[in-house]
Amino acid sequence: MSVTIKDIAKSAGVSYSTVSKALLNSPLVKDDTKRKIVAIAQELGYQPNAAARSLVSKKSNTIGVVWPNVERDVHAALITKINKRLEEHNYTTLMSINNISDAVNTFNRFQVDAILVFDGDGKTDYFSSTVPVVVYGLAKHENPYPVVDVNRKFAIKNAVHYLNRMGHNKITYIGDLPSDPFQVEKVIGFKQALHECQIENHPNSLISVGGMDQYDGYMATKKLLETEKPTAIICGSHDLSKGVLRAVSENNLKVPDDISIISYDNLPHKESEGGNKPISIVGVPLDKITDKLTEILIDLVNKKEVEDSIMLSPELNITNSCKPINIDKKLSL
Amino acid sequence: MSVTIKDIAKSAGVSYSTVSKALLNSPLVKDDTKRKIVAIAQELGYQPNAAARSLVSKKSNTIGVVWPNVERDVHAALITKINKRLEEHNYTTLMSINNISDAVNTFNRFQVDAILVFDGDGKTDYFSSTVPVVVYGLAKHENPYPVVDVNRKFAIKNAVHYLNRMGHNKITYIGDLPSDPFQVEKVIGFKQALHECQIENHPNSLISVGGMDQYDGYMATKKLLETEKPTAIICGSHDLSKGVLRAVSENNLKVPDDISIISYDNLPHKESEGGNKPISIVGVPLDKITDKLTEILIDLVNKKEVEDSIMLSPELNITNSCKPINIDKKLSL
DNA sequence: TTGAAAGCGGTACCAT
DNA sequence: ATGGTACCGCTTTCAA
Repeated sequence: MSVTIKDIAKSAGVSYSTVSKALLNSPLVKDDTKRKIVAIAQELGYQPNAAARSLVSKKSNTIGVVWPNVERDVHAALITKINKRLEEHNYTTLMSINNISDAVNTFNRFQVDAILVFDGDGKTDYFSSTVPVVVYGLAKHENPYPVVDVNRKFAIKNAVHYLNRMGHNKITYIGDLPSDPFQVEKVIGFKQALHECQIENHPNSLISVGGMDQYDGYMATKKLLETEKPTAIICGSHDLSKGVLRAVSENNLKVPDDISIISYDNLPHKESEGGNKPISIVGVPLDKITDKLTEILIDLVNKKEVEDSIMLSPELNITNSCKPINIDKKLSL
Repeated sequence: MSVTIKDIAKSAGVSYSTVSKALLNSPLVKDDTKRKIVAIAQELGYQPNAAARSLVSKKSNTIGVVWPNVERDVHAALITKINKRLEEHNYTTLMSINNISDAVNTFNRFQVDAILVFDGDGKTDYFSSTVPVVVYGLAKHENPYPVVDVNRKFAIKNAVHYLNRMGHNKITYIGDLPSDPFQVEKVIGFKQALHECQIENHPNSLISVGGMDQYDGYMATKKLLETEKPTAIICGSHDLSKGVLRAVSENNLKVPDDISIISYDNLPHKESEGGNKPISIVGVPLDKITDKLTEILIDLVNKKEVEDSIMLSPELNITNSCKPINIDKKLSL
């Protein structure tokens, strides 16, 4: 059995309520005694029993994160950051990869202070929780918990409008078309924007990839460039864009002189990756997402009111991967 | 506040100890009473308080999994499986992505019944736990906890010997050379096997990749085939091999007629991926790993003795991606 | 078959 | 400044 405050009390020759106070650094205990007690606790390898503590204090200082599909690593970076932010607020993060409803039940039993649910596919079943919950996922939810979402449609629209203002009117979107609702949003945004900009469709307006890997972006672009070269490409994701860049360079095209590229992304591209310069991206920066989520979790714990549904707006982060269309060239088309 | 057994007791008109027994399906309670109590519990949405329960029973029926680097998804499939297996044994899995020592402390406070540590980089710091621990990682550890490891060196050796018996003596290993200890093991195995088989080095015996993605395998193989074609390739990982296959097919080489391929892997390749037939693999099957880990965790919970260090042996899973070298061709070399 | 009561390891209040 | 004690929600004797 592990060490309890009573063991410490015995060893220190004080009552166990004094030990409790000392360990909580209460001003009601003489510094001298405090030091002695802390030393003994250290030596004995004392770890406060979370069960006992949360039983009486009705607080566990723990946040539960539900992440039903670990294999989809889109959320890994998010979770890592949130974990760090919560740590700064003295909260411990516990994760579950069970289905949402089981995971939420587990966290309820463990009396976590709040729960963050990653809704991977936008098709969350109904679940109920006595502990406050926030969902990161699709905003259109029937469930009664606040949702944080990211405006993917608007992001892609932004990209198109930006390119259009620079004179581009032959733009290709490379992404996963018939996939989950998240990808669908991007495609819708693309189509709407084309319409708004009165850009005509060309045969390669939309290129569908087989998967979301770098590799898929590479193959799709290779094929695209065999037939027809757009003046600009918008990529549906970070990974895809890496492959796109590679294929473009293999075709001896220079970015941005021969072709402009914008990628949907939440993480800035690192200089090192693929030896390429960073490329222009549009999306909600990761920090914006994690900060919002952390803020809401803390608010929930403190029983503050939080908004029902929050749609985070994307930012357009332009580097040197886009260029106005040359007027002469444009006229000659 | 959430529902407690006292609420149920009041509503059912019985003592709360009866409720406790009823909910645990004790034979000491009349079936009639039991049914009534269970019904009321249901209706009230009762969730047993894990803190209170584990405080008295000194069991939480929970296993803690420490996974310090979520961003490296090598372990995702493992964790998903283990989670499922433990569920079958009525254990709940809780994960932490903190550093090992903090995570272990958290789980100690929460009184989990056992802890599984994924040692991502083979450089685990010292940590101590009052709760039993098993580590999945490098076998050569100074820490006092049982370790499960996978014999990567032997796996690659197996592959080389197998190919050699089929007449191959110009074999290329494509993998990450100066990387973590796990990759190093494979390279060592390769070199030792070459020596044992008295195969001479050729300039492209070892090809180093920049990363461990499909893409890296593709690029490395492309470059390799520009210069010199081995009769067989051994790939260091699942992802790499996907790229290797692609590059090989682009060079109009047929597997296994023109070139033999074996990949290190724990998961069999799916037929669908890349439209290729499954390729021969060598490694410890995923199920073997998860079964062992689950078994040890359950043993630890039940205070059975477990071995200090377990090295799982790889299996060679041959499909149609390897072929004996044509004798004529071999003689003509 | 049911109820009463002790106690798990802490916190927090009241008394000393 | 320290000690005594009630109590958090539950399991588990023991008595009725």
